[in-house]
Amino acid sequence: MELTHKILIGNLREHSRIAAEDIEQIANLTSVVRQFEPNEDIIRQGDIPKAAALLLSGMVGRYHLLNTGQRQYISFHLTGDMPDSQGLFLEKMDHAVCAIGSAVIAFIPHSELHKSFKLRPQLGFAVWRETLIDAAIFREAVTNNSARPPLARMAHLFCELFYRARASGLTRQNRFALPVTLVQLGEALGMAIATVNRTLQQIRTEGGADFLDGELTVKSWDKLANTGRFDPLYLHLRNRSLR
Amino acid sequence: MELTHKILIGNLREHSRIAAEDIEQIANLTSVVRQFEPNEDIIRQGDIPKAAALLLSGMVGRYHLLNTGQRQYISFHLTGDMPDSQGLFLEKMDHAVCAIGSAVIAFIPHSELHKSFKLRPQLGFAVWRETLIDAAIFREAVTNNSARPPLARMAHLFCELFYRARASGLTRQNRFALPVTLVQLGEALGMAIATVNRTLQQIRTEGGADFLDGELTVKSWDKLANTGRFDPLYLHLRNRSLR
DNA sequence: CGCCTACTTGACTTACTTCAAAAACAGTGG
DNA sequence: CCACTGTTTTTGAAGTAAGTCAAGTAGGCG
Repeated sequence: MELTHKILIGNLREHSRIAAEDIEQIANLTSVVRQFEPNEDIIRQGDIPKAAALLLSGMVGRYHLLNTGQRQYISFHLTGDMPDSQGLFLEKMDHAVCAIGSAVIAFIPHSELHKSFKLRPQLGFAVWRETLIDAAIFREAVTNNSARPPLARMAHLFCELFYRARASGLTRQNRFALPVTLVQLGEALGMAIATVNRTLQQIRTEGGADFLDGELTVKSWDKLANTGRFDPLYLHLRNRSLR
Repeated sequence: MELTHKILIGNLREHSRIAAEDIEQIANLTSVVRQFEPNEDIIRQGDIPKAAALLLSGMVGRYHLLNTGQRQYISFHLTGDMPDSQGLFLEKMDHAVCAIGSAVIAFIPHSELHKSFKLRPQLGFAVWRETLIDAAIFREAVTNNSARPPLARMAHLFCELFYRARASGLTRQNRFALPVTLVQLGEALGMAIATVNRTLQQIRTEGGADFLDGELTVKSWDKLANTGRFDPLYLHLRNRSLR
């Protein structure tokens, strides 16, 4: 089985039951793989994509570009995610997707996916479910950036990313690759870079985590989850425990 | 044709082509209608809904309840919207939905919808598309609440609501019903009530809109759209012009 | 009339932004 | 191997926008 298929199946299985027939259907999908450099755009605002991106490795971010020039990151995505799945049913991109660190992407033609969804509705439902979880993550981001003070806000983002990374088997011990810059962290959390830095130090000394050299190390999950007032319900994972 | 069916079809048609067979399928759906009082919860965080809500009239809001007790509104919904469509494929509600002003809701059993989607994949795709537009609205809310200063932030929300209301034929001239309180506005935009009030006055004097007695009047669309730096791309409406 | 909720206003405080500059680090080429 | 450039991170100081607090007004309803 090809890597693309394996990763897609693995990702769908985190939230859905996938039947043998669905797997067969997935195995028929073709894809084109391409590598992207850090900071390189994968899709831009206004584009009309004809293929869906599946992240095979690395990390990507979705962002809005404001007419003031400032950038707002909406979400970050890890191996297995389909960061532009909305393109399946919405013509024009209302946001952009770029590589954070270097990323490998498989592009699967929309036409093939549409056909598969018609043949195997359950497969469509599984992908639909993924897009709904994306939406849940956006909602949480609204709340996080609007209602939580800097320390809790940053801790919450770290919790989410660690949790998702762990669910996808991307953590080694209590750490995982998080190749974002402080500027990007600020653009995601809606805070100035100076605040990002100081908050990071606070998390280091009292928040239970350490962000260093593009790696996040969770020194105390309980402390971090508590600081970020993190409740993973919104991630809708089958296995919700973490320790 | 029943009101429920008519409203559902009308709403789906804003973004999708609906075939005669799809309409037949919709006409088979049963529903239970119920009225909700202002501020009454329709679904709560943690609930496991078995039917999807379709808003027949009035306005509802989705919100998160934080363990600090504070409330964060994520989005507002108008006639025709399905504010908990995520429940179709995600078991447990990660947020709540409540009536803003009084609202009439039709509940359509998930089982019937699932069956319809299997029989008519295109119908499923149309509803899927709606959930993707919801997601786009959430993304915009992230950006709005994180990256825009109070005046632009509030103007942007007003633009969005007016635009959506107009697309659904809910505006009379340049005004429409917006039965939110200042507190709720603050809980949506992530600002303190005092700021909400002062910003509201600023919008009145220089922003091109007037919010009074549960009604929003757009005195100058150009001014308002400019103040909110509003670009309706993310609403993915067929007809994008407004004047 | 009195109660409750929603809105308004003013004064004070502070947490965060902005600005500025330095230190650390990575990559490049001599 | 070491200067040179550019980027990222760090730190400090100053300014301010928005939050908090508190009190008062207005409107709706029993």
